[in-house]
Amino acid sequence: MALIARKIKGTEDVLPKQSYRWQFVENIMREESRNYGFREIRTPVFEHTELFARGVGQTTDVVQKEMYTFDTKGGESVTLRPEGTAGAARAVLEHALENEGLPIKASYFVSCYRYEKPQAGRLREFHQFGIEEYGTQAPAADAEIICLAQSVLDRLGLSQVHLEINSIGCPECRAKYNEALCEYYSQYRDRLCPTCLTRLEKNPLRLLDCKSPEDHKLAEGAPKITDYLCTECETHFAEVKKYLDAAGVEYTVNPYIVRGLDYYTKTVFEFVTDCIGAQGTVCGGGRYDGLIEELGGKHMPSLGFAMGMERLLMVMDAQKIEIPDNDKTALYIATMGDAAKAKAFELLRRVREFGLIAETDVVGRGLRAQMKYADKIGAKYSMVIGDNEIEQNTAKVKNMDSGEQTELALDESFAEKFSVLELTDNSSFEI
RNA sequence: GUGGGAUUAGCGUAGUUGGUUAACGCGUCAGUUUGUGGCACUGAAGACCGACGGUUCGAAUCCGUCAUUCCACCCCA
Repeated sequence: MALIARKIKGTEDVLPKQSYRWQFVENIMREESRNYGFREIRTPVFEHTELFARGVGQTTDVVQKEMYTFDTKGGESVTLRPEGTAGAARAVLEHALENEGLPIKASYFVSCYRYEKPQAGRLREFHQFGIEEYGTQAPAADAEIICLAQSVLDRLGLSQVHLEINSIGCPECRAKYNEALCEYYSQYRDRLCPTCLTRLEKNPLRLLDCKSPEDHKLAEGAPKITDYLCTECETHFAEVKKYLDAAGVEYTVNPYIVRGLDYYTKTVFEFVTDCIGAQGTVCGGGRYDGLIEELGGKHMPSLGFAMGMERLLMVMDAQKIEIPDNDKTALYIATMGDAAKAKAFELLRRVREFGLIAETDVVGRGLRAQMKYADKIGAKYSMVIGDNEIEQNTAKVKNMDSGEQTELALDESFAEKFSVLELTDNSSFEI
């Protein structure tokens, strides 16, 4: 295939036949976040490189090796967003949204870019739905966003997705914990796998979720973060769990969850499934109390989560969850002759004013071929108009499932009468 | 970035000791005597066999490199 007819590695097209699936999921997210009082924020796809370096963290893989960074003609370094949180935080700061009252509750849909090796559930361009809540340190906020995530997943009809939560503490308790962890693992230095040896130096927390069986055993005996939390972090975590219990949200505490972005503090959580392969985290989030300060603002404890659109769609696919396709044509008008075609245009406009999908031939096919087409696109009704119909000013509307025909006058009342017919037939199906 | 599998028309496949015009199903388009779809029938379009190089008289079939994709690691949504 010629280069220009090939998409870039790690990108996906959403074709017209598939887009209703995305819209279904997006609509649920929009509705549900609205119900929780969140409003949408839209930020640019690219930002100053420095924003991500500071916000996401210099030491993270995302910043060190996965960003799409380039210089503009003006000589400044910009980066395609690798995630949605930093940009939203920047906008909140820049527009001083705290003056509108706290907390600030925002939701977003973004495309993100990471230069990684693609595999199932991991693309170079991917899409996220996310929630951010700024200016609250109360555990109720943690519980609120987790509940929201759960509500969205429930409404999508997903099963076998479970919530795991943990607290990684504030910078103070985490420092103490890191020390304890290093001490513990140093005894077993000779038994660790090579990658874990480097983790011991660079990011001890990551030692905990190593998949090699040997190291996994070691992790079981390792000190747990939950034993090192300071009083404040501990009570915070307890309160979060209390609210989740009250809301009936099920979870397991997993002391081994660690998130790879530097900005996280205290509560972290993931919704995980094993039905789409290795990339099973469908939603991830937590608190980032230090982020706004890191970006030059004042102390503003905040939190949020992001869901991976592609992964969610994969789960729905794997679980064979039916997504209603509401984009089926209600009325297809087949025409014979110029006068009929003109009449069709007149009628179609009116029918569409009733919010119904209505089409006619725009290819120039014969009658039989027009009918075949109407059948192929799954039109609910068809109607043929030619000279006879125009002369008598009536035509037969045909139900494509039953073959039943109903005569309707082709005057001003047509659209309304058709919409009533369509409506009553549809509701009788549901009974 | 590391390791392993795959790659034949839009989709799913056949082609397995290298040998004339690469086959089939679905789909697409057009017809089946001219005013009606789903079935059936007829016909057509559509593939330089992922790309490039090599071995050979001759390669979709053998070898190499690259690309894409999938799986795992890594990382994360």
